[in-house]
Amino acid sequence: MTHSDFVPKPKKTPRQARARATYQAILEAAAHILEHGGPTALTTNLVAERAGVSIGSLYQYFPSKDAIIGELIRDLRREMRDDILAMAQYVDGHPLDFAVRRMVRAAIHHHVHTHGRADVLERLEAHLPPDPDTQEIKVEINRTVAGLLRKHGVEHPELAAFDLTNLVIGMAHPALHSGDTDFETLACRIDRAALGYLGKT
Amino acid sequence: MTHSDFVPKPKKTPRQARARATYQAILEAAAHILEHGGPTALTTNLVAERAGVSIGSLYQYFPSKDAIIGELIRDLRREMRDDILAMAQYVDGHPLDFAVRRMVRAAIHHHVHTHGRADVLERLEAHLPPDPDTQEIKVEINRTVAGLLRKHGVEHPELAAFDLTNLVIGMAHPALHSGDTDFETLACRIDRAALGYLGKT
DNA sequence: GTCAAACATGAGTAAAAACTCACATACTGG
DNA sequence: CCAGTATGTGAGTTTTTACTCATGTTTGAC
Repeated sequence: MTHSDFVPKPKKTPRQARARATYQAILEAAAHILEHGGPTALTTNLVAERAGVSIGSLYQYFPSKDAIIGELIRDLRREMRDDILAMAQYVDGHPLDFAVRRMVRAAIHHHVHTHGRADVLERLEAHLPPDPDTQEIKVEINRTVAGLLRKHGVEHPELAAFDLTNLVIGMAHPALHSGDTDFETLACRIDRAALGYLGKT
Repeated sequence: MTHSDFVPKPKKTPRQARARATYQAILEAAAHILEHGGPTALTTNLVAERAGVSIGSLYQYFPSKDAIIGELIRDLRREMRDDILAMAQYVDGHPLDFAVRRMVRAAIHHHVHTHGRADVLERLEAHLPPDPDTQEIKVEINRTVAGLLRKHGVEHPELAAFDLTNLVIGMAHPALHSGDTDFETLACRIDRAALGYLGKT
């Protein structure tokens, strides 16, 4: 706790196949613990145990606990960015309302697919020093959505992309967390809000 | 570790004026630390120090750290409920779009007023065992909003109240957190989404 | 004034968890 | 096969922090 919280937390990279397996096992164990036990259950000793590696190995690749969390967040964001980029290409050329509906469903699917890992990680991210990589990915996502909106003549596309992203996440997360499993009905409700925001009844 | 985790965490009540001051000082110190240093900075020793009381006094009124957090959450929710109830009475008789606009502005005002204390506490609440009192307050809030919506012929008023609450919070929190200070413009953006959700262009 | 109950104190305890390090084992190029 | 490097180990150290308790002080009823 002396200094050097300049960047969130980078790491040391594995070179051999065995090491990559160790590295991956640690990340998977951490994700599993986060999903099931929550953030307080995430201790380095537990992660190492569940990953089937020694605590020493863990610290060979991750200089701190936060480094593990940081990497999980980066992974998640990358996944999200790829999904959104793919969907944006897919809906290219279609009308705006179709595009919005597709994007809403993609967001819901993404959340379901990650089992609410997104939820916990986003919460943790807020209490961590900002990470340039993650920030960059967020900007990419915003650029993609904004570009899509601009093509349809939406005003202030960056702001709209920001708002819409929060709108979708803000509505989807609590609903899914509260046990809602009727994804299509939920999607339709979010559609109405999103299209209303865009002035496209 | 012998404390009862039956209920989240109740407490022991002060009787004399001096004790009430101590009690309040502890809560205020905790809120201040949460706002500025985040959840990891919230340690019982620090809270006691900042409150100007001994650590022993702290544990006289709060059997655990979570008890302090729990009380802060209850306070916040009560405040929120009172604001919403008052606003619901105020907009009674007015058209739906007027009511929605008023409620949106009240929510933004509430968030600004609490300096984002709401943000942090809501995150912490998710990692805490559910508290009956807090739950009851949430139900009251939902009932109030749902009642308002029902008067205007909105279908599935409870669900709509749930969705709208999340929509407003989901859009307002990130925007305010990102430094947005143009409250009226933000409110208008949220209005569009909320009214779109309700089908009231 | 007196006395019991309420209130306050803070050094000290114990447990949990992050992180280190000296040494062992596995791989890889030559 | 061999040297050198990458990787793996886990008992042990250190730090942090929630929480206790023996003791002292204030308050209020009578």
